[in-house]
Amino acid sequence: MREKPRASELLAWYDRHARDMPWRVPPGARKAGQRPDPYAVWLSEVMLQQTTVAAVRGYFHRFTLRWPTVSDLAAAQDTQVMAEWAGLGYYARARNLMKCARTVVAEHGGEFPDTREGLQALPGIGPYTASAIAAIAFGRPETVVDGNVERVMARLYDVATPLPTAKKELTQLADGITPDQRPGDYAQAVMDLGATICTPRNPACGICPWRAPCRARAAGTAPDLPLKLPKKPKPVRVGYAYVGRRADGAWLMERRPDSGLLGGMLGWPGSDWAEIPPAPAPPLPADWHMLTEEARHTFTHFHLRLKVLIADLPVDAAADHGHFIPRDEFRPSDLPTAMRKVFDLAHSAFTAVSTGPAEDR
DNA sequence: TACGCGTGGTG
DNA sequence: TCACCAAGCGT
Repeated sequence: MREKPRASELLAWYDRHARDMPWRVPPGARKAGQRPDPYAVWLSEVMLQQTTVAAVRGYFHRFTLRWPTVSDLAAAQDTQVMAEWAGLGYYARARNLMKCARTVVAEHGGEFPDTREGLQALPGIGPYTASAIAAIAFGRPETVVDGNVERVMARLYDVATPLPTAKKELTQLADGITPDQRPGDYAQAVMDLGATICTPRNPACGICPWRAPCRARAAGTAPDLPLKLPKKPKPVRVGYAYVGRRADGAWLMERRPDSGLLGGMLGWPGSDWAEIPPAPAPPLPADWHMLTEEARHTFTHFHLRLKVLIADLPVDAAADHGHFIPRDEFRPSDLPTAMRKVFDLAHSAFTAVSTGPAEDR
């Protein structure tokens, strides 16, 4: 083992192994003076919060194609943005995305602030994202601390304190390595190291550019770090979802309240979701038919089992809650995944009926 | 400080 | 099948 890890060692590795991403300026082009579009950096960083690169790529492509600038996004309709975000999860990010875009346009002339402090004052931009944008888009020497950095630092310095207690200590350790030169490339280099070499499981210590100064590698503790406090078990909640299809093909749906779980997203009418089975809650009287199979979905803090009921509704059906989405405006991809699973089951059941034996039609 | 907040990949 | 995990933020 050798003394202290140096940023230069990681930057040299990044020059050879940087991953190619649509929101990135590669290290060669960055040295030639090219800077990434702050809008693209912001959008990608928000999408990447607690989300994998693989999941983000397609969404980033569609968003930038549809809304090429922050002004375009600020002018978009809420429902369009929520529909485009559907499936990516953590929907408060999409609501804050619109708030942030509109603030940048209304209060900053359509240009993102170029300091960490200015950025962190915007909706949906916390300590990590503010530092990341400041470093990557504006070349500020800010220390970026995300899950990758925490893991890499915990291993480099063999920190046995469990997260989240260790966060402050790991931040200080990271701050001691952050360079004044190429802070943006350095931030992305640590992410790439954490994603490809210093991975949560089975780290590839043998080919790590920081293998020499890594204390956990010397101690043999790298695969076990960072330690984390045990998590609470997830309870099972149950509920009812009602998929009503009108004779003209329109679907009865609800826009969920703007805050809370799946806030602002489309959903099927139904009961509460609770550990003690709630009462059925049909949105209108009809010949509801319960499917044999339940829709199962796991959220951050509970497992959900939804009993799905379907019904054919007359063209003049009227519901107290919700509204009908015309057949040609309904896209399953606009729904959050839990609701799309419900639709998939219902759609199969509707299809099975309509293609069944002739005497059933 | 602790919790609420999604989803898809992985071993 | 299932727990764990991924570029956190807001309250």
